Amino acid sequence: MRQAELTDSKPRLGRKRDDSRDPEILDATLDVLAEHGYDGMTIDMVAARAKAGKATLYRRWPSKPELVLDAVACMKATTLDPQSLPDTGTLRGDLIAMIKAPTLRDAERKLKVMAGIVSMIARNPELADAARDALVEPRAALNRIIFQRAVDRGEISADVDIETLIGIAPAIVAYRTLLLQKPVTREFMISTIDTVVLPAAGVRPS
Amino acid sequence: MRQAELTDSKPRLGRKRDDSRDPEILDATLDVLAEHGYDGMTIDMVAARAKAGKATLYRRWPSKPELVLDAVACMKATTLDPQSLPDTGTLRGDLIAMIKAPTLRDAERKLKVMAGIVSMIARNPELADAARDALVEPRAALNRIIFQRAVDRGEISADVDIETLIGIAPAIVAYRTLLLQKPVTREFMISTIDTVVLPAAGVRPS
DNA sequence: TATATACGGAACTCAATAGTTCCGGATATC
DNA sequence: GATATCCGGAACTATTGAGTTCCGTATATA
Repeated sequence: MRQAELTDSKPRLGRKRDDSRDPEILDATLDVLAEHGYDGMTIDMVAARAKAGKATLYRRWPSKPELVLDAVACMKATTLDPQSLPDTGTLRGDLIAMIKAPTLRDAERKLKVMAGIVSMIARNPELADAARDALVEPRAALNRIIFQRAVDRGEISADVDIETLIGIAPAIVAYRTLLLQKPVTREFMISTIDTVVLPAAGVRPS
Repeated sequence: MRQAELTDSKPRLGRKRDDSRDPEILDATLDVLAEHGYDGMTIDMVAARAKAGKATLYRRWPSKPELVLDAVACMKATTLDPQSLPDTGTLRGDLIAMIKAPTLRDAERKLKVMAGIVSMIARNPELADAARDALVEPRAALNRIIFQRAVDRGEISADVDIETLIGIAPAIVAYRTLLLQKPVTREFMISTIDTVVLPAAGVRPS
């Protein structure tokens, strides 16, 4: 991804590259990407927002597509640990505990980035993979744990297809945000969990 | 939308505009849009595919955004009549009867067009409205009828939120196609209906 | 201190494309 | 038949933006 130093081992001459600028530039890239989309984003915008020179960007990434690819891939790191997962003892409790204000904001930004690159995804397999790994999979992994716990404690049947279940809420949220352009509130999420996710999981409404 | 004749009433001089080219050009626009996305689409591509001159396009639409807007809006007309809706007597039967090969192909093209314009949707309210009216609403209208019938015949409770139900399948299909890049087969649709939509509607698995 | 590279910033090159204009030919009104 | 507008097609203009180069300055090695 990143432009490699020509020879990694040799102690090169001259001023060293300031690696702390990397995340700042990538973050600026995501901001511009979310606001303007892939084609609306220009390298000058990114440089300006990161208060960096264009030359600095091109010293680190060889092209716009690779910069974007790296920026998207690096969102993967921003994901919450499975450590911090709630464990309330019920599936509904766990699902609702996952709806936090910062989570919603984080998801909103990710969806805006997603919106900015969907049209490229169909034509750029590398970007498609990066987007899946950074935006879809981390959330799926958390949901997988929560549903598996529910199966283990016998709350839901072992026959249900967990892979189907973990995709329901993300699909509904993405559809609502990207296509319907409606806000995703905490109330909407709870309603979705109660009227769609839990019925699909075979949980009786209490 | 369309470039209006300067004065509609006066019988203008000269050769008349061949209105039969309009739908051909709009269809070419949708093809290119589906294949390359909004920014990847060039007017030359559209003209070439429609076997028309660029001047012909600009005589009819003032700009690229307006051409795209019109092309998207005109997909609305391609929708099936509510007349041709199946009426099998059960909700599950109706839902499954709606899955036809031509329907799936039609939906696939619409989703590719959607993918091509999502990034614009967030920044162009007119386009957002056109996309909703042409791509989301027609399908929602058909589903609304089917679910309302199920309520009327007492198959599902009158308490369920029909607006939520009609959005489930479209959301899952869009998510799978646009973000996961996985194919939507007839089997997948049936599975989705049985494991997500019908449970959310409160229909007991038979 | 000399050399090499990084930095932010500005100036530059070059390719692509939206939009315009003109062509030769077809088709309409007067 | 004269005039006006259409057609497809090609040539043209103007702008935008990716990528490069150079500047003066800062910071590293030798």
